[in-house]
Amino acid sequence: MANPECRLCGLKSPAAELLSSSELETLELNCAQINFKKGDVIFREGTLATNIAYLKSGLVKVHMKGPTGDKILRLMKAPTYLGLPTTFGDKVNHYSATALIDSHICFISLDTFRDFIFKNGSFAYEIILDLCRNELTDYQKYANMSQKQLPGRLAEILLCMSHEVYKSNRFELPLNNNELSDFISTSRESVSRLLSDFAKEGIISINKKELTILKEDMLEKISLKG
DNA sequence: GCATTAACCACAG
DNA sequence: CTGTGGTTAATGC
Repeated sequence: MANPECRLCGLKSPAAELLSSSELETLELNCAQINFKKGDVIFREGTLATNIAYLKSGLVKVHMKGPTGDKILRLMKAPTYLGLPTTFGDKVNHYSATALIDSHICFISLDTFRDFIFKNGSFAYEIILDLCRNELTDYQKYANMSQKQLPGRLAEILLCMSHEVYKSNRFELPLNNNELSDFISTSRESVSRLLSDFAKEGIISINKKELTILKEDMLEKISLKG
């Protein structure tokens, strides 16, 4: 929408920080910033992967269809690239990205992005670094999630949101019960019961969507023991 | 057997 | 969309 000013952008990715000023001019000519509202789909599984999506501000869920329902793979908080693997790895998106809050996305032409990788080694290295770190944390998460029981899984993502996303013990839950269940592979009923159990035990408190972690040590314990 | 865990269904607010 | 109760199946003492 708006004409992006990549050169002046204060929210450049670590990789984009390493672009020369002429490369930034090229970027500016080949990208567009689009603003998404809560709930808007940024790109959809099964559709053509046409552009690189850079999440400049906001929060996004990355999710894909499973045999029985939707599965949330991870949350992505700004600033970060969204879906590099699905954009480079295939012509068709293997998963979807949906805004959880109002978000600003810069879509970058695939050719331009590819050109930067070919010609600017530092840029390419930053991208690889990002991909590698993501793979490490994802593998860690899969190992944890597949072996913990329900309370452990819920405790883990609550702690994750608190530590990694909001950096606070009190935050607005970005997901409803159904989405939480998509995230930790359970039913919405179990999420509902478990949250009220946690609240009953004084581990958390919930006001509408605002969640406060009261006993972080307890939550850690539950998360660890699974 | 008996307890625990968690899914599925139905229904209410 | 959320919370709850009943039921059922699987798993583990």
